[in-house]
Amino acid sequence: MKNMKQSRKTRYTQMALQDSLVELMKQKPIAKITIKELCENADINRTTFYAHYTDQYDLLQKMEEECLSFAREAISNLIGEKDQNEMMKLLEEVFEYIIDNRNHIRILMSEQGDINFQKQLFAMIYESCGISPYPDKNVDMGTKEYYFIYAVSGSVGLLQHWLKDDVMKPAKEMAETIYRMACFTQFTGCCTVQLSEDR
Amino acid sequence: MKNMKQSRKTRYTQMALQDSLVELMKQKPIAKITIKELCENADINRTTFYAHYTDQYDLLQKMEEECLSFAREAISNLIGEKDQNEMMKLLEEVFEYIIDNRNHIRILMSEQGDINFQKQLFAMIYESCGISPYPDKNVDMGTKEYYFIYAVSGSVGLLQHWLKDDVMKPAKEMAETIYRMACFTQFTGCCTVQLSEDR
DNA sequence: TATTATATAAACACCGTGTTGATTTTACAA
DNA sequence: TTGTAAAATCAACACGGTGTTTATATAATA
Repeated sequence: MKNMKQSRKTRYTQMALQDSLVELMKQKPIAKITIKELCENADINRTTFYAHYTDQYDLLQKMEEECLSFAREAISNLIGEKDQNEMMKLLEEVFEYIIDNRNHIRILMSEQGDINFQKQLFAMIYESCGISPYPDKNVDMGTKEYYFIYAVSGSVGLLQHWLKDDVMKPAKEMAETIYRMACFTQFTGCCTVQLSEDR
Repeated sequence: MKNMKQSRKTRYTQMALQDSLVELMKQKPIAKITIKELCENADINRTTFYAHYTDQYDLLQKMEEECLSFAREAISNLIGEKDQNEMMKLLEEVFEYIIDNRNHIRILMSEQGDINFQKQLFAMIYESCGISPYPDKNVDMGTKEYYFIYAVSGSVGLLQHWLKDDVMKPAKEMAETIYRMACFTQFTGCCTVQLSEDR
């Protein structure tokens, strides 16, 4: 309680800086944004900025972590779910969340956004998921991995495209499309890309 | 002929700066690279740099354009070719080219690289290719586009992954894998993503 | 050899950076 | 209300990269 109240000021400062960054990143690449203008835009003293972050990238990364932790949990839930219908529901919820937070996520996922975020996202997915080989002599392990990469890249690319739309297609439709494509890519690879929770 | 000889010095300068940038980008993100160190590393005067480029990003973009013009022609050839076997040969040649120039391309396509390059690459592919609908009531035009996006994103993502490998799989294998996956994605979408040359 | 294009050199004002120490504001508790 | 911590502000600072200028040196050609 004590700490809560004490950090009210702090939380405002951080929020102001975050919003300022998002706003500026709509206009120009982060590399061209100076700490000075970032602070002036947020109406926060430059010294205060340095009390919290080291530079623009540090601030951005803090924002990314919030988003990544949501993604981590979503993936974890998807892995645990074996029932098709339940899986679809989970997927739909994910896309609902994205719609609700589209302002921030749009920036993170856009071409303007930090490529590091997408890198982390991929790394997280690969880490969470294991590729379990399905016996088939025609396709070796390395190639199976390639099919998996293809599916993940395709899905994330589609997600980016979806976010660009001003009138975003409903979450349900996205969930169905992604689900169908990922399944078929598995089929194509003649292997089962199993989401295993035991590693 | 006259201009050729005159530009020998110039060409050396530009090459030195390009190589210097590639070398530095292996070590750190481009945003952290200063013009000063870039020039010192290349042993080129800073004033000379400004005679050719405005900043690091400008230099990088010039490099990207070379690569993009190759990609543009490759896509154009692929579109013109209807025979499956000939198409495979063309694809193989593309991957051979990438192997030969892997030092530069690796940087451009990597997470360290400029996200703008990948953006241009996607834009170029989308521009070159048209999505011709195949009559099917279940899938509307918007969704078909989504399948196409998925295929392109997947292919490019796979390309990136392939480049990361120290021991890159042979060009032929990559050509086959990509070709098969793209075909199946078309099938999945219940539509023909036709590479049409008439637009 | 004279001419032209290009690269170098030194010097410059300018601006953002990151840090310091002193001061003010804010939230809360006695 | 008042005292006390924590946090934000302010002014000032040295530092270093930026982009431009002017003069000079080097290289390629005719």
